[in-house]
Amino acid sequence: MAIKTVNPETQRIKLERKERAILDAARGVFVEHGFDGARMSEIARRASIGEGTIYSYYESKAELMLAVLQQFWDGLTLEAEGVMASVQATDFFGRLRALAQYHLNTVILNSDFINLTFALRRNNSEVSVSRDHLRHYVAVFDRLFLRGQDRGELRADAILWQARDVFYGSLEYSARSIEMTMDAERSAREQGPVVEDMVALFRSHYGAVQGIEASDNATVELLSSKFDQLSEKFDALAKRLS
Amino acid sequence: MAIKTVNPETQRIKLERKERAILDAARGVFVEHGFDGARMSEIARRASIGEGTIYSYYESKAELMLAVLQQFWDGLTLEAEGVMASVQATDFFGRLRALAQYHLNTVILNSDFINLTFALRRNNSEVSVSRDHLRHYVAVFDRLFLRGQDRGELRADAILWQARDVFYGSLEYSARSIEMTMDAERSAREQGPVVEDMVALFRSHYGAVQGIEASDNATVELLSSKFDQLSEKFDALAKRLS
DNA sequence: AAGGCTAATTGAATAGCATTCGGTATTTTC
DNA sequence: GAAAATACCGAATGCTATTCAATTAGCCTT
Repeated sequence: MAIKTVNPETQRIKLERKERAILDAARGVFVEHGFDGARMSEIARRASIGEGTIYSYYESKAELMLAVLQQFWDGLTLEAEGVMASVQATDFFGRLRALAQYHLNTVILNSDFINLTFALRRNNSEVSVSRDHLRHYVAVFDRLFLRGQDRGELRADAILWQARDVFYGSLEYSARSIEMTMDAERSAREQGPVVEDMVALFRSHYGAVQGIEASDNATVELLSSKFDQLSEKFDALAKRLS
Repeated sequence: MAIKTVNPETQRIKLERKERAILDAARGVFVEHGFDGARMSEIARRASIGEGTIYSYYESKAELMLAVLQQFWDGLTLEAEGVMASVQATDFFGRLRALAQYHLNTVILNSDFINLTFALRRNNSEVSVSRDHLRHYVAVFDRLFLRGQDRGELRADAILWQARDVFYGSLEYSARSIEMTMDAERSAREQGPVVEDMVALFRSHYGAVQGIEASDNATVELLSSKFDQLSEKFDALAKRLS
């Protein structure tokens, strides 16, 4: 009969709603003003909450930032997985192109967050985006790469983590170059070449060698020795004829 | 006769010495505690100077940091140029290896400064390491690359800035991976493979195509079979003659 | 070499901000 | 329905970069 049991869900839901409100407010303020420029008071105001209350949800400004960043990276991971799930191409290089396109564009659009992710790592060595979040994100590439190797599209002796560093490192640096030297409009145009170069790079450096490599030195030497044999026979015959 | 002209050099030199003292103190404190962790008071103390005095040399903490960073990058540029001047190899890939080795090692050893360089860019958009300083540093690569193209070691249609992004981007990202996952000792060992992979990458993707690729499998096999046919005819002839 | 002018130096005072904390309101429990 | 527990508040705290009024040192003129 105790229907009056005050639903404990209610409270939990309310707390979760409030936590989300804080996170949303924080994201906005951090994006607008950067980490140092962000005022806890403004975050509190936007979340319609007292300043002190934030601290019962998050230990410190840095940890709040961390939560925002982790949410951000989780979102990216989901999106990247979505891209991989919906891309038409079935071959490695086609899929790589899609991933590169997505990543480059994302990095350019969210450079603030990307920078902050690695900027945080410095002071508060205690507080930094957990490796797992980043690992989880780059795992999208890892799966693609391993599948490429299984299908024989990539060299079997290519080292996954080196390729990964090349992929993400180059794209991130390109993003910095692009946004440093160009306006938004031109930047969109310049993304194409960068992506294509990356695909071509993987094709030529990590791609499984096509027939060509079979014709390596060994083959040529084989031919050469046949030449020599033939030549000897010829000499022998010539001598006999004379 | 006015020998008593008190040398005006004296004063200027004294000021410069003091400026250097501040810069040195600041570098030390920033390295030890990071930007936010650094106390202006400690910098002043280490430079044997009043707190207020710093501000007649540098507008703000951020600008002081900036000066430290610029000094740092200028040093790197000089060192990189030194490496290029003293390396034995004359071919592009040998010299690239030397540069990659130097850069990777440097980035790992000075990750604090590298991070801070790009971290500063965020808040104080007013205060960031001038593009010219970075440009000046990467120009070492640019010169090497252009020379490689002139000498015909690199594809003529390779795009300089894309190659540059790949080079510095990959190495920087690798450095992060290495120092994130490994202790100092193992990290030193892991640098070799990364450098070699980078050189190999440039060879296969940006390197000028060698003659070999003309001889694909089909051609070689065709030649080979013709040889065998000829050889059989020869044997037949020889048998008939005997 | 004395005095005056300018520039450099100082550290106590200011102001801005993250974080804390004592008290109040709200929810849960019995 | 009241006691206990939990969440909330915002004024007070503490820590810093930065400013500024006062002081000192350097330099020039006479």
